[in-house]
Amino acid sequence: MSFDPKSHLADLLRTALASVAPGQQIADIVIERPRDPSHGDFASNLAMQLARELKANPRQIAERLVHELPVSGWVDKAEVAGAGFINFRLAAAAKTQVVKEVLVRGPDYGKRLAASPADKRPKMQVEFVSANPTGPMHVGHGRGAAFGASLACLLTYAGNDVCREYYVNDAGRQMDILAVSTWLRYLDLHGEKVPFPPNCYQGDYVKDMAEQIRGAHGERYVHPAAAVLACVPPLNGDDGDADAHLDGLIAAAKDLLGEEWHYIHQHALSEQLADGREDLEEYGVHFDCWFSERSLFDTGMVDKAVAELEKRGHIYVQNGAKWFRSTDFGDEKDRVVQRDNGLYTYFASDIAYHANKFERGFEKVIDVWGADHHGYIARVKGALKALGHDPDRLVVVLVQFVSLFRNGAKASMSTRSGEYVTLRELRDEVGNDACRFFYLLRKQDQSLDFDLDLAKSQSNDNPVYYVQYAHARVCSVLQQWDGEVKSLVDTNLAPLASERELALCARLREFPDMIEAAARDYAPHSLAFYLRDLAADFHAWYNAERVLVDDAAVKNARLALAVAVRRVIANGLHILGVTAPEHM
RNA sequence: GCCCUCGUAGCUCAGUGGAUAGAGCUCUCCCCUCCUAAGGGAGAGGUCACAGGUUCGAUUCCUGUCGAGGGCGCCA
Repeated sequence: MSFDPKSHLADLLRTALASVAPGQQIADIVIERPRDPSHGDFASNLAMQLARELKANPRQIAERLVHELPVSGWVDKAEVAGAGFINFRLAAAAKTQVVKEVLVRGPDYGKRLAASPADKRPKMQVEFVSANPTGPMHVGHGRGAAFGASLACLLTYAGNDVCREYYVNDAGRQMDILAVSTWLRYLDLHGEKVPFPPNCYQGDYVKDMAEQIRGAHGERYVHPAAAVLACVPPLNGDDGDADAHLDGLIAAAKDLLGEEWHYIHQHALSEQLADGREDLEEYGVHFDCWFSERSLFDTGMVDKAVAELEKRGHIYVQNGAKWFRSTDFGDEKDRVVQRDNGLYTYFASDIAYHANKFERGFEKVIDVWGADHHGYIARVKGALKALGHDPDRLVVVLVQFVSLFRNGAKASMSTRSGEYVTLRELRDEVGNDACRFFYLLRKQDQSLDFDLDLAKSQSNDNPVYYVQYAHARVCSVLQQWDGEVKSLVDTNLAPLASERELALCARLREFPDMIEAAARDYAPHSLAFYLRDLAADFHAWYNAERVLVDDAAVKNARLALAVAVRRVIANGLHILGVTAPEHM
């Protein structure tokens, strides 16, 4: 029962081509939807594509193709127009048929159908958010989360087997800084006054963790302030000293606490990780896998990756450090993988991590990174190539920054100081739905100005409500109709004949193509814009024509169309992680 | 300096190797005795930054210029 106008028209043209120019090869017959409705429902530029090879006027080729076109019940008319376009007008039944298809497939409408049972779904991975577990998620993570979650869902609809992964940076210096920050706050609670360095984590959540530890373990981890500061370089003005001071504090903490350091470290880690995870869950963002950076070290994968690079001759030693010759792979300078003190850099574990992703059998790996990481793409891809992997199987998508605007003014944010708006605060203020939708109202590679006042407003200016309202309106009509929705599948759709009704059908027909294109381009924002357009078509129709009319045939056909619109809006909002309310 | 992204209506932004480049906001006018007016209709608003090139055809692809923003650690 499924009817795909594009492939049908392409088949007709292919047959015609075989008569007009026997043996002529054409890679792909393009059928597109013209912008201008007066150009028909679908159009092909086939004649123009062939003009050069056939050495003929495109219009003449088009005339011959139209002449040889097989008769089809779905097509009312095919005509030559413009520079050589072939414009097709479909029979009304071909246009309205989509309503039935939507009703039959329901939640699966828009999902790619497997061409055959053997058609296998490519395994893909989308890694996103991956925020350091050193404090609450902020609004930047919120954008990455909204983007990544919707992208993963889109890719699933487009027929891929998608794994959502969060890379937990639980091994680096930042975690040590968080642990020592917590410990210093804890000491403070016990009257041991060690000045709290400016490059430690300032947020109140650190004090909260210190309180928890005191509550659970009393004075167990207390050491005198004098002992802590004994071997620590003093803190002066400039940055070099500040880092040395902090490193000294971390060393002192590890030394004084011994094995107990791991307790503080682990406590801070699991608290922040759990907090972030809960935040994301509430936000409707779920992960299939939480991958620990530390596990790469514990299982020897980092050693192995570096040894493999060494074996392949891509490592050299300089000033006591091991360098990866990434300039051989297009990077602008070589990069250190192991410092002279024997510690691996973040880059080293990243190499191991990405090698591991490919070893897990993903055909395509998508990394969603903050735009400030763009300098890392060349070196990571370079390392993959050096290890014998195909770097094109890694796709890095950069997500730009977010600025919050309130009353027309930019809300200031600075990271380390703890003066930033958290994702949780944003969600509390504007709600999850507006959050998710607003983040996707802009292409991901553009910086985003998030208008808090607009996101909060319950007015027709707010695009979230505009789309959700279309869904709620259909629900409201159905409630008043009080019939059996399932029965509408077999409705005769012939009464759907007005311009607005046919335009709405055409919009519903677009949905699967739009999903496919959005998945291909990693562009979930296209879906947000599509839904706005669909809602606009629906509202225009709804305003112009009543659904619940006396004529039963007309009423049922319109109900079927309304239900199909509701279905597509629901499917689309689902992919965006936005609810589809029945009442507003 | 090098690299990335961007330049489209007054504002915020979509879009495409194709025909007369779109939406929202703003402004003007209009539409509920009627399924939620959280809606709809009409109008106004453009040298797609500029210059070359590729092409049957460029706002779209390539190069350059100008302008805006961001990134460039043995940090993570």
